Amino acid sequence: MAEERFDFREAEPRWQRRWEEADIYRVERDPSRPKYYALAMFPYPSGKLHMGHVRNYTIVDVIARYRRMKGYNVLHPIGFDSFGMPAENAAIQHGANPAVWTRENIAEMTEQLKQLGYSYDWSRAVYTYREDYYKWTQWLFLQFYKKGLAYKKTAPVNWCPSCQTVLANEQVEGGRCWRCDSEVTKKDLSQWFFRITQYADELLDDLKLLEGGWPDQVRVMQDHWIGRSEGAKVDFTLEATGDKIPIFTTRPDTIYGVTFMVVAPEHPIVEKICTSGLIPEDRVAAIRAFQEKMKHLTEIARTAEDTEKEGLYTGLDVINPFNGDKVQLWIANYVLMDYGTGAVMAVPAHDQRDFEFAKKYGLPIKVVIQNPEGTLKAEEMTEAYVDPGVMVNSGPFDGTPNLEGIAKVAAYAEEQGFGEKTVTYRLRDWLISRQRGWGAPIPIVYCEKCDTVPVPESELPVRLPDDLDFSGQGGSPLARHEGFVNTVCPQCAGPARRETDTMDTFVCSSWYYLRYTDANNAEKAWNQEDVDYWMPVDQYVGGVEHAVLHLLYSRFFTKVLRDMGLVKVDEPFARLLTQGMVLKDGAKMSKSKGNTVSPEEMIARYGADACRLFIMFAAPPERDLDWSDAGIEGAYRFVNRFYRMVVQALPAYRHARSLLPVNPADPASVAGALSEAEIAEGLAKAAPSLTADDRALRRTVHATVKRITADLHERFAFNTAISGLMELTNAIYAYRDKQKSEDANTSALVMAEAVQKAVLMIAPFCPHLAEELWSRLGHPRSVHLESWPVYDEEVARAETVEIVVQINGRVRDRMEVPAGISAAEMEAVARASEKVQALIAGKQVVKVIPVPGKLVNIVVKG
RNA sequence: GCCCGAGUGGCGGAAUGGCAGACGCACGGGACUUAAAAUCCUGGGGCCGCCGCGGCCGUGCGGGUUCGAGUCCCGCCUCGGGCACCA
Repeated sequence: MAEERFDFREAEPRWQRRWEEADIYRVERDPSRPKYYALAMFPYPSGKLHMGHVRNYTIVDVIARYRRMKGYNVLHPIGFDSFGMPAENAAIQHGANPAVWTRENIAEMTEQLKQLGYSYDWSRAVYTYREDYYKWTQWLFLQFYKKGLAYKKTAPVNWCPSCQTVLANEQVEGGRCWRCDSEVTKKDLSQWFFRITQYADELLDDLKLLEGGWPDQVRVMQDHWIGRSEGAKVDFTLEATGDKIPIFTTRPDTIYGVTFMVVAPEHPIVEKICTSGLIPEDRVAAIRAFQEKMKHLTEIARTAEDTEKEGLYTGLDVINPFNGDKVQLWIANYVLMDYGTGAVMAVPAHDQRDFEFAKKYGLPIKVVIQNPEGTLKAEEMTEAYVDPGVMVNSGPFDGTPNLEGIAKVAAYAEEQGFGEKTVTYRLRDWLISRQRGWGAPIPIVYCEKCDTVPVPESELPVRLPDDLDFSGQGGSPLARHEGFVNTVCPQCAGPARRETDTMDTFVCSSWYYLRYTDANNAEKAWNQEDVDYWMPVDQYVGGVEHAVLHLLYSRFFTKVLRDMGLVKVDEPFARLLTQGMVLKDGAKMSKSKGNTVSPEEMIARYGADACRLFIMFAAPPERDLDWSDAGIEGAYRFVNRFYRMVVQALPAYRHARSLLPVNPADPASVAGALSEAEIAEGLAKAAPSLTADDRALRRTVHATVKRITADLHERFAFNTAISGLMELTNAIYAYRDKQKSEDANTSALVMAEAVQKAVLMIAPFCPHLAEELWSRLGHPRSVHLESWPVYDEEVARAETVEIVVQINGRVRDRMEVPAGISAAEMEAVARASEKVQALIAGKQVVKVIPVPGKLVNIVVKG
């Protein structure tokens, strides 16, 4: 037969062109219709698409196409996160111009995205490296600055020696750079920060709003990252000078057990002690040496679990305000300056770290929480006692259960004026400065007279020069560009210098989903009606690697912008799906392992539809997917099997058409196609003459519509939706093989209904195939503008069902019964079974459990 | 160490507490063909037996709840992920 296969090489590009010419995926705000915002995390244009991209974008495309057919006004945009290191590295290594490099990669990836048949509204594409985008990134920075949410401070910050730039805490993973895996060190620098900690509580509390919509895993990771910790701040006093040294503790109930105090080597009190003259020179020298050593250690070396605790006595003592105890003040590697107050009260009896430290340096141990057995003795302890108990050796608190003591001790400190209840967070302010040239310049000018001056909004954008020197030598390329650096002060018109750092690219990606709602606005970042109509994103899909990076930053941005009145939502992404990785042979694809699968090759060999189908079928979306060459072969075969099924049904379809009156008002009807309504009507009239086979196929068709609709609507069970389509296809083939010519009329109608609904349902997965077949059926309009098929509950219901008869939970017989049968009837039928009677003969029936439509379980004894 | 998630045929995977293994891949058999490919049909968890019938075992391991457990509960094992001196 001439039409054995779907000629994807010819058909896919043809339909892509037609869709583009007809602009069928363009959307506009339309308050009269329900909206649906489907979004994939936009790609970094690193060169070509990989299978992870294909999976990500296919998931979102299927969702978008399904919702569109369901009548939603669907926003499904795409763009490129196109500032960042890889472009700059290409410039450094190959002398490429990062703008040109980026543009070329974008062109290539755009081409590939189009080949895959995604239903993007390309008119809304955003490119973060373009002036018309980063102008608004800078504008947002200025809004943050005005509100005091962007500020500059000198602090010890994370430095990646390989990337030659600083990093935010979120971008350091286990002491290593998230991008290049180099060990990160600390450096004292003056840098710009976003005050994300001001939103710590709300970012934490609002995770509750995302329950059910976001994976637990991601919410838990953000919860831990924010790391809210309730406790007390207590002022200890440096005996020699009277200086207050505040400590933070979550265990105020153990405060009578303090036997020494430890501060971070960088703690300011250490500097004060060293220059006070209160301690001998040789001790000062030792402290200095210790500080130096700590400073040059990487985060990993200093904080790794197996790193031994190390410390040094300062030579001075502090006073515990609760009992006036005088204890030694130490510095140690295990106390971190950037958590709490950088100072810790050490209670070795009840804190494992303090315990180890005390043992190593021979410091005293004092039990203040007694275990329920009352057997705890300091000299016999081999580890800290951290379980609940009763407070002892604790002055007025003796006898108090320690869990109650926590609040009581804190309250007492507050009364006495040497402490208070407080909360600390693990979350740090977001360091956004980058010493890199391929990013959005921070719109700030430094004037000798006026100090730090924001660039006026009317002067935005602060343009990135196109002649930067990307030799990789001597710091930021912007700092070396005299023409960029030297400027005039916007306030006094005197000579001034520009800020030469650019913004973290995560700033660019923290608001792109807002820009999509009004992507071409030259006057504003976005128009209010548009953002209010489209936001929030109804379904966001991307990799879990952004659990506390992009996703936390974007939540923060949304809250800040809401407080500024620029958006109305509290959360940007109502639902989040974190898709699994695409593996090959059980391992992550990588060039070095040589196990990569190129989407290009796969599309060339099997077509976009087969690729899309396989990747959606092979595993549930949140699970890792092992790429299988045999698997895509199977998907390819199914595409052709489906194609043949419909093509071979065309004569039946035309016959069905000829049986029904043409509706002159409907161009599709005139053109030879049948509308869903026409088929339904025709079948309603033909109902009395339907054979059992006809009814059985109709039942399968309608049950499949029901099932696939459920799979796609909320569950995102794409793999089972596709298996439903396969089963339907198998059923249609089986039906066709059984047909005899005498029932041609009704059978043609049944067939027409079956294939038409099947084509509609495969449309989200295989848009080209569906479009080709839809037009072959005679429909003049795109299948992607059609409505999702409906099902008739009555038709979908089975006439008879097979039930199982169990005896003591074991299947003993099966029988065919009418579908609507009652529990009592089922029980009677089951008891009547010969097999059952034989098996229960002479035994006592204890209980019978009938489950309507499913089974009957007969419990017998003896 | 702590916190998540996952363990089901040869493989990917399916199963609101109710027939375990849907669907697909790979494999076997058949049809078509001079032949092959493609296609269509068909078989199949394991073990046992009086194999066109029937029995037993079976969802990582051990217990429990239930008429009934892949699914719920308790305790383990293995793998994957996250956090990790956070006071």
